[in-house]
Amino acid sequence: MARLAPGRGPRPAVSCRPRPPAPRRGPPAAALLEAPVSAQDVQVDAPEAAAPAALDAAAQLHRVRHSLAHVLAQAVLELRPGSTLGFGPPIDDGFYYDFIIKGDPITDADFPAIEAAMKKFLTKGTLPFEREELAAADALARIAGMNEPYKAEYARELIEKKGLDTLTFYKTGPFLDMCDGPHVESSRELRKAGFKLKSVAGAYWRGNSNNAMMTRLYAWCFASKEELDAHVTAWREAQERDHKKLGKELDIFVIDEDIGKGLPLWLPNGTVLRDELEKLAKELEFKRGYHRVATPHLTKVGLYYQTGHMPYYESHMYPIMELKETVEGPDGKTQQVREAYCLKPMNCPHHHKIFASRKRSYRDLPLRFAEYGQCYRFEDSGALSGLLRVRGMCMNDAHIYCTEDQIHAEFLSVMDLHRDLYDILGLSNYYMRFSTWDPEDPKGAAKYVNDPEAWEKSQHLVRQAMIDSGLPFKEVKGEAAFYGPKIDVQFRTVTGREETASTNQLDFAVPARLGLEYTGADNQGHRPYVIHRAPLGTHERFIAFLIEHYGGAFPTWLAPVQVRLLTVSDRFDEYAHNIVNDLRQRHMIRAEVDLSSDRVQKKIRSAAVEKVPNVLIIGEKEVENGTVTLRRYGVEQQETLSAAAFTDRIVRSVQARSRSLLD
RNA sequence: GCCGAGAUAGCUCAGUCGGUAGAGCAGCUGAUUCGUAAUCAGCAGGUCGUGGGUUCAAGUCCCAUUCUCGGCUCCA
Repeated sequence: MARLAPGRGPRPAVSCRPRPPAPRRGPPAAALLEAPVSAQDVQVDAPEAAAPAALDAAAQLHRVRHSLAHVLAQAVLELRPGSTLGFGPPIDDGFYYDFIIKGDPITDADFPAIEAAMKKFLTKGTLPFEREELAAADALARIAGMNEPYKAEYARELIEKKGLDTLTFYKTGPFLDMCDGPHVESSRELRKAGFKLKSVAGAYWRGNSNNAMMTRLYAWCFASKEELDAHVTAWREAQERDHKKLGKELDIFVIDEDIGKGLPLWLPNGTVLRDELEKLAKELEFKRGYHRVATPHLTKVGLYYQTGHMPYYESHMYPIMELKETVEGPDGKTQQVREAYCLKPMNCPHHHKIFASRKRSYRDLPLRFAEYGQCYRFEDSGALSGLLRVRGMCMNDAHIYCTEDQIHAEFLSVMDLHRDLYDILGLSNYYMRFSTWDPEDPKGAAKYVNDPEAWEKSQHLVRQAMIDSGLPFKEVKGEAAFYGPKIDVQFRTVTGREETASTNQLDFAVPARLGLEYTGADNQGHRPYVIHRAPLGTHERFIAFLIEHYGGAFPTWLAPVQVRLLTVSDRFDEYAHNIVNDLRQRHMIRAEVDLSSDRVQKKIRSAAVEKVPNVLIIGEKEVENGTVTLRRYGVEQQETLSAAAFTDRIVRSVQARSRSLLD
């Protein structure tokens, strides 16, 4: 279903010749978006055959986390008597527990007291975690006596809807919890674990906003104190890469409340990033036979009723604007005419209209329209976050109109385009998610176009293309767009959140709703398929990923300032200016001279703080010999070379979009 | 949207029990012309997010509001 995913469909390349592996420049792309702590990449393929010992350790850690969640619950109940429990599972880097807190809300000021209570429990003796299995009726009776309404609700569901005939309980000292386990045998096993409360947050019971709001306490937890410390340290370091922090420090964007939430202003440095990415994508698309188009930000809403988007999308759109106009009718009487407009939340219907703007032949297909389309979506205010979730966004959008026979090649070409882009950018910490429809989904017709045969066919086509592309992917039922299956590219942010960066969909439904057709060789009208694709997703989100990926230290081709020249004394400024003029005027290199009266040390520091990739030091020696002394960001070794040689190197590096300066 | 936390100079922050606002960096001015991550001095800069309220007195307390941040099924 149409969610807030960034882009719609991209289109395939004209010819999908195998692309040569992009030259590997520089180190092998350190994972861009390293997950902060437990960088557990999503397992796409079969989990590598882990040694039994490792599996045991993982299972034990799982039990330890789960058991400490009970200890946490116990501590909270001690501090806030009368509170009730929700779920308290182990998670990637620890565990959490949900509560309805009775009394004062829990804040992080309460953490020390909670941790102290947990530790007291762990040190005061050895208590077993006793498992007890009760038959359904007994279990329900027990739950009823526990004053745990949420546990009771879940117990009823397990028994009545899922047909379980027994439920299990775990008892630790006075604490009794309905829980599936498994748990440790005794609290002794928890003593050497390292844990630490991480945060407190609101969470709806069962994630549904119609349900009660609970208080969720998150904790980190690892097998040992050392592992915990290492994890927390890594997490803190990851926070330094946060795009919101770097975006401010490096003058990339600002969000000003007078402009509006979720509506970022792009500063000059950030605009360079956008421009360079656009240039890159335009080149790659051009080579694959895309045609560029442009469409307005505003549109009449009627279009969205025709496409069928309205029921799925209206809650994510800015309110509709009504224009009222008094016009004179043919009979001389005046009448009120109303036109309803909206800010477009997507580009697809507009591209479809371009397709429909003239009669199309099968000879025209595949036809690929691309645009950097500005769109507006009304995201929940609480969901907004830096550049990752915004209300105004620019999509690297394209739509490919093709026949059924062409889908395979076009989809492969789209995947090939992704591979190119990610290779150039050095992105590797992602996985592809193939989202299909779920015929059993209770929302059924409200969520998906009702055409089982088309679903089966289109899913088969996409799956086959993915397999042939050789890109690993994970299949997820029930996440498809309302009009067809999709392939999303999932990244993990520095804060550990998984987000969709790119999205590609096969659409078998909307073309019919807009009556799109082409004339076949048989002189009959035929319905095209549409592939929506957006390899770069939106500028906003993608640049947020890139900032975190590179930690703000962009490769030269992408860097807002590519070269900065520092003179040892202003006697050498003219020499520096000449070099800058040459770089800028003849080679379009973003070069500048630091004209401050600071000493060289300070200028070097400033350039380093701003993460300028290439710094040239100019002093007497350089001026005499016609050379420059090059310091590259993060590289200890500096070198002196002729100004011409440097120019040649940087120009080649930029042209090749190398991840480092070519040697 | 909902739960919680937060908002003080351009940035990062301090500000006690309520007594009329501070630092560092950045900026500006001057001096310094200097070879590899911070030269020195001076100046300027804040309606303490906004609006109400309590008080002799509010950055500090109360209410409302705006915005930001974290979180909102990794299920017993």
